[in-house]
Amino acid sequence: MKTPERADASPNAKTNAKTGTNAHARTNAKAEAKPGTRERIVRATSRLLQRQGYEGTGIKQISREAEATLGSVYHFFPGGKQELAAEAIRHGDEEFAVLLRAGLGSSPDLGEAMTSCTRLLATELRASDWQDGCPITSTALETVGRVPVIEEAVAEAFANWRAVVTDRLLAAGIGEEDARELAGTVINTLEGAELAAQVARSEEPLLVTGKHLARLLTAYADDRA
Amino acid sequence: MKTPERADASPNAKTNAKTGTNAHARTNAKAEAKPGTRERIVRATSRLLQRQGYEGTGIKQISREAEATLGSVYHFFPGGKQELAAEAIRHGDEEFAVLLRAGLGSSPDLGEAMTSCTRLLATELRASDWQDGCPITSTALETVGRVPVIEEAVAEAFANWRAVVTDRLLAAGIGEEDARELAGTVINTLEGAELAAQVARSEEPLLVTGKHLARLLTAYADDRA
DNA sequence: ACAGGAGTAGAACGAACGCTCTACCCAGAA
DNA sequence: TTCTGGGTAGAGCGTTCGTTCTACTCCTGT
Repeated sequence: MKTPERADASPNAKTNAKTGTNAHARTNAKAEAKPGTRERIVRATSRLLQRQGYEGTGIKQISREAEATLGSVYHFFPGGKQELAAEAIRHGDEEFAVLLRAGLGSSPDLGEAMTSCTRLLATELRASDWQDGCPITSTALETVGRVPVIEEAVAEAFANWRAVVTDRLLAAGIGEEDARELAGTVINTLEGAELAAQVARSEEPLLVTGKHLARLLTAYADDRA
Repeated sequence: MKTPERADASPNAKTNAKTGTNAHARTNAKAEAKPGTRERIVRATSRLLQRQGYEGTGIKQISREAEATLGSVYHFFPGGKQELAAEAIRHGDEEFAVLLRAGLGSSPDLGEAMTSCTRLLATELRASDWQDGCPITSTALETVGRVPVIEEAVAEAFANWRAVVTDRLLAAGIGEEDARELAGTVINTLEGAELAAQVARSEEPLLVTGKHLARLLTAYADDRA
């Protein structure tokens, strides 16, 4: 009912590899029309997993939200819910990495970069009425030790984020091993602070934690100097 | 089938308020026989929520695991799944608080107390094959902003844990406001580190994070001295 | 003109969901 | 004895779950 598609018309762009399935994925840059079906499905899944977790999100809800049909979902993701979730995790991975890079790159001073990173997270979280925390935590926790495809995507995301932070710490002159260890702690702490902020419906946990992280990092940076 | 109960016999102990429902709760200290039905249900729910989250856990699975019948579950928790989950969260709250107190009280030196706390968490996590992380995180994330009864229990748990840490920091001579703020960060960080350890199936994130927390705390403690 | 593949559409499957309901058991009060 | 009511027992309600399946509409290549 309602024939929702059919009006975008840009039938080219065959240069798409990257994801396993045979996606057309319409790299449609003109007039910023509705993205291709596959892309819409992934985005909707990512947002729903972020807000309701893996078990709390149904395929039918996804297809409704993405304005795609069930047939399309299984066409693009024959591996079903698990494959779809794994792909959505990869989407959220990159999304969060962008945020992280933006925050950490905002100042040459390491401490300031850290606090403005938490400020950025806090602002986004508030803007979503405390709904959109880390895009993968909930799914990660629900599936740990039980859905290998998803676990793998989650582990990759964490490694990716740690790498982003590590780079910033190395640039600040922190030694390699310290930088790697600290990067892990930074990610873990941000994760925990975001959860706390959601529960408390307040920016405070994120901001306070940012302050403490800044102090910790500068302590290590000063050791070097 | 199997008539699982019927052999404990201690039909008194009416002095039970605390929880809303009309619990008998059999304060059964002799022979440590199987706990009362209500207690078994709460414990099973707590463990299942910890491992599979809220949406991933069914009432029937709970009643099976608790060796109770569906009738018993709804007898003790007429509020259904939500009430049951809230009670299970309170159970996990106290469970985790005990762990926290044990770790933090294990040494007069603040830094050592902190690291032995993460060591304790790491050991327990490994012992459960990386399954039993924080008993409430998963449920908290899935229900945030959508199930007020549970949100409330979660918020109480967090406040409870923060209070435990705050006490320890005050005892170490840290000023009141710093202590309160740091306690929040400590809890957040432990939360994040436990998640990371589960995902990585390794004690390392917890231990490294413990080291960093110890350094942060002693830095604040030394400021005072 | 027409074959064929990509993608859309949604009915239908068996299983599981949360929850309601009635029936029953049995210890203590009368 | 009979009565009462807390607790046990599980069939069954309507709904939704993830998935499968067939039918259909386009577009493109020949």
